[in-house]
Amino acid sequence: MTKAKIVRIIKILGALPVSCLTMHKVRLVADLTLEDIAKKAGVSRSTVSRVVNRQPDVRDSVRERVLAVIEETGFHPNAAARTLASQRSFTIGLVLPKGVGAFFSDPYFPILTQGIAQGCNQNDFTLGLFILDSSEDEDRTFPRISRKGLLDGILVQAGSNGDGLIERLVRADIPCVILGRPMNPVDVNYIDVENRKSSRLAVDHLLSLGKKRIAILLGPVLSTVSMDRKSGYLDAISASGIPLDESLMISTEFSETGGYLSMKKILAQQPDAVFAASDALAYGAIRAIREEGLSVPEDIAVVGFDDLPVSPHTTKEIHLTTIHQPVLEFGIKAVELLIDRIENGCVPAKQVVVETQLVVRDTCGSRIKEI
Amino acid sequence: MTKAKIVRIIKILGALPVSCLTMHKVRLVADLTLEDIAKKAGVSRSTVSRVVNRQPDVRDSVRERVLAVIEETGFHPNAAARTLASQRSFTIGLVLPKGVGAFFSDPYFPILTQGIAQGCNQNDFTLGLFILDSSEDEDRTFPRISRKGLLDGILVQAGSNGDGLIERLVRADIPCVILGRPMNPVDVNYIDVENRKSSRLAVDHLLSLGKKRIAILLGPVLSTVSMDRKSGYLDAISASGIPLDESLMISTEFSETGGYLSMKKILAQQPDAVFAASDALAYGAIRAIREEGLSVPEDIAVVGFDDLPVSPHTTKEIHLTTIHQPVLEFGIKAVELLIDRIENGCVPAKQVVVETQLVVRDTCGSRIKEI
DNA sequence: GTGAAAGCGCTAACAG
DNA sequence: CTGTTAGCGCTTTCAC
Repeated sequence: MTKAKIVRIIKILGALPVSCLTMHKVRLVADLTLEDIAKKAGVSRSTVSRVVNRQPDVRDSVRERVLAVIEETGFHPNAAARTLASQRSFTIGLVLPKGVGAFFSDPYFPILTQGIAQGCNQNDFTLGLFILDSSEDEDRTFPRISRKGLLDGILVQAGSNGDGLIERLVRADIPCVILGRPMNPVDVNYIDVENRKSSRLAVDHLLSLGKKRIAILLGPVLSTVSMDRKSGYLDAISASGIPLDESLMISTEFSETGGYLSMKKILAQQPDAVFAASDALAYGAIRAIREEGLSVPEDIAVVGFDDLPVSPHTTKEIHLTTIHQPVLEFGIKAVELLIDRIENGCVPAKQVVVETQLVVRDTCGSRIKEI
Repeated sequence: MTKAKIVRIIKILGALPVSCLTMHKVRLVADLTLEDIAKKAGVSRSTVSRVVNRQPDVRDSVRERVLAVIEETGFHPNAAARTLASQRSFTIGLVLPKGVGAFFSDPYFPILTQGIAQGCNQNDFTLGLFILDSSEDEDRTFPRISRKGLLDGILVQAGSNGDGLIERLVRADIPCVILGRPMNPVDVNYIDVENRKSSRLAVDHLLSLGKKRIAILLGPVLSTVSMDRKSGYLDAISASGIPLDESLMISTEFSETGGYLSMKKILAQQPDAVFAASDALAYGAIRAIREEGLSVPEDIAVVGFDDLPVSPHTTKEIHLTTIHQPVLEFGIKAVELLIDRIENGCVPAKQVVVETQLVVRDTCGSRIKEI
C-alpha cells in the first residue's frame, strides 16, 4: 500500500476523532490539496486554482466561499506541483563562486546577501544560497544549480576566478545576472556600481584640494573592480595635466594589512594624498602613515572606497572620507533586474549601473580647510 | 498550441539544423526528459530512473548504455518533478527571524551561514535562505516556508523574539532544528554550544589565577545565551566559596560600545578581573579599562567569549584570552542533525551540544605568570 | 532485471 | 464565469 493510498484512506476517515489516527506515528495527517478545498467549497479544482492565483474571472460570492475554506483549513498549494505544472519556481539562486573572497570575513557579502534576501522577500521569491569554496564544490553543485525545475534564474558574483562558472551558467541557458562587471566581455546581463566615475570623483576631490602627488592603492590586478577604479584614477590624473607617476600606483589584496604594507612602500615616493580602492586598504594606509610620524590629513590626505557599516566589534575612531556604495540597494536592484530578465527574456542583455557618492569626512582635509 | 506541444514538435524536428529553430526566440530548445533518454538508450523510463537514482537492480551492460546517453546529452532530472513524485526536495531552509541581530554587522551569522552552506554541499542538499527583518516579513514569508514541496526541513535561529516563529514552525509539523537553546522549553530538536560549562571554565581560570573580584558583562537578559553564560559564572563563583557580589554583574547589548559603557560603570566596584560574555564586549571593556589609566592584564584580567576571526578591516592588536566556539563546525553539525531528523523522524527530540575550548592568550595574565 | 501504468498536486487550454 | 481534461517529468508499485 503506497503512502498516497494511506493518505487517501485517512482523508476518507476524516470524520474520525484525531486520537484514532495519532495512535502510532501518523505524520501522514493528510496534506490538503486543491481537490480537497474544491470539494469542501463545492466547486471545481480549477476554480480554487483561480482563486489561489488571484485570477479575475471568478464570481465574488464563489471567491469568498473558497477563500473562507482556504482560511479555515490553512491550505497552501504544494510548491513542487505548482512548479512542475507552471514551469516557474519563483526561486532564484545566489551563487558565490570560489575565490570571490571569504564570505564571512568581509562585511561586503553579508550585506549584499541581506539586500538580495530583502529583494526576494519583497517580490515573494525564495532565495537559494550556493557558497562554493572550491572547484570541487563548483563541479559538484553545478548540476543542482543548472537543473531545471529548481531555479528560475541566477545571480552570480563576478570575480576573476568565478568567470569560468559564469560562462557555464550562461551556456546552460538560464536567466542570469552577474553581480559586478565580468572580466570576459561576453554579452551578459550585469549590475555594477559606477566604479570608474566615482573613483575619478574621489581623485578630482583630492586634486581640488591642491594635492599634486596622489598615490593609489589597488586590489588584485585581475579583478574588474580594481581595473575600473584604476581607470577612474587615470581619468582624473590625465585631465588634471599632472604627469602620471607609475611609482605612485600599487596593487595588493583588499585588506587592512595589504593597505598597511603597500603604504609603507609608497611612502618613499612622498605622496601628499592617497586614494585607496577600499576602506580596508585606507585603514591600513592610515596606520602606516601614522607609524611614520606623519598625520592624516595634514601630511597625507586619504580617501577610501566602500563605506560599509563597521562591525559592532570595532570602534570607529577614524572618520574616513570615502565613496559610499549602497550595497543593500545594489542587492535589491540585482533581484529586480533578474526578475525582469526571467519575465521578459534575457536578450538583448541589459546592464544596470548603481550610483555611488562621495562622503566627505575627516581624512581628506577639506573640512579643515573650510574652517 | 501549448508550450508543451511546441516542445514536442521541436523534439520531433530534432533532425533539423539548429539554425531553422533559432530563427526567433526559441528558448524552447527542448529540455530532455527521462523518456527521451530512455528512447535513445532503447530502454524504459523506469530503467533510466533506476540508473539515475543508483538503484542496484539493473544489468551492468544496460546501466552503462544508459549512463553513456546521460553523459552525452548532459541530462539532469527535473527537480520539481522529482520532488512531486518522491515527496522529497533535498532542500533545507535557514531561517533567521527578526531581531536575531543584524545579519551583516556581526560576523557570527555569516560564518554560521557559511558552515551551513558547507554542510549542505557535502550532503548534496540545497540551501534556502530566509532573512526576516520584521514581523511583516515573518508573516508574509511563513506560508512559503511551511508550504509542502519546497523544504524537507528547517534550521531556525533561536532568540527571544524569534521564538514565536519557532512555535509556529513546530506546529506546522515540519522537521525542524533550532540553532541555540530556545527560550521556551518545548520539546524540540536543538543544537547549542556548551555555554554554561565553558563559562564556568573561563571563570575558574580567572579564579585559579587568584582573582577575587570577578565582574561579568552579559548580553541582553532575555537571551538564553546570556542566561547560560551567566549560569556558568554563578557555578564557578559558588563553587569557589567567594560570596556573590551582585554589583559585579551587568547586562547590556552584545557590542563593543555596550562593553565599554558597562565596564565604565563597573570600574567603581574595583574588580580585578572581567569575564565578558562576548569578544565585542571584552574589547569594549579593555578600552574602558585603559582609558581609566589601568592596564590589562596587570590591573584587570579579561576573558572573552566567541573567538571569531576578525574582519580584514581591522588590525587585531589585542590578543584576547577567550572561549573558542567552532561556528563553522556548528553549522555543519546542525545540517547533519536536521538531515537525521528528516530521515529518521523527529521524535523523540534530540539535542546536540558542541564543545568549546578556552584559548589562553594575553589578556588574562596567566602567560605572564608562567614566565 | 525490466517495463507498464498509476499517480504526485498543480496549471491551463478548451468547451460550455 | 466555471468545469473538464490533459498534461508537467518523475518515482514507484506491480506484473512479467
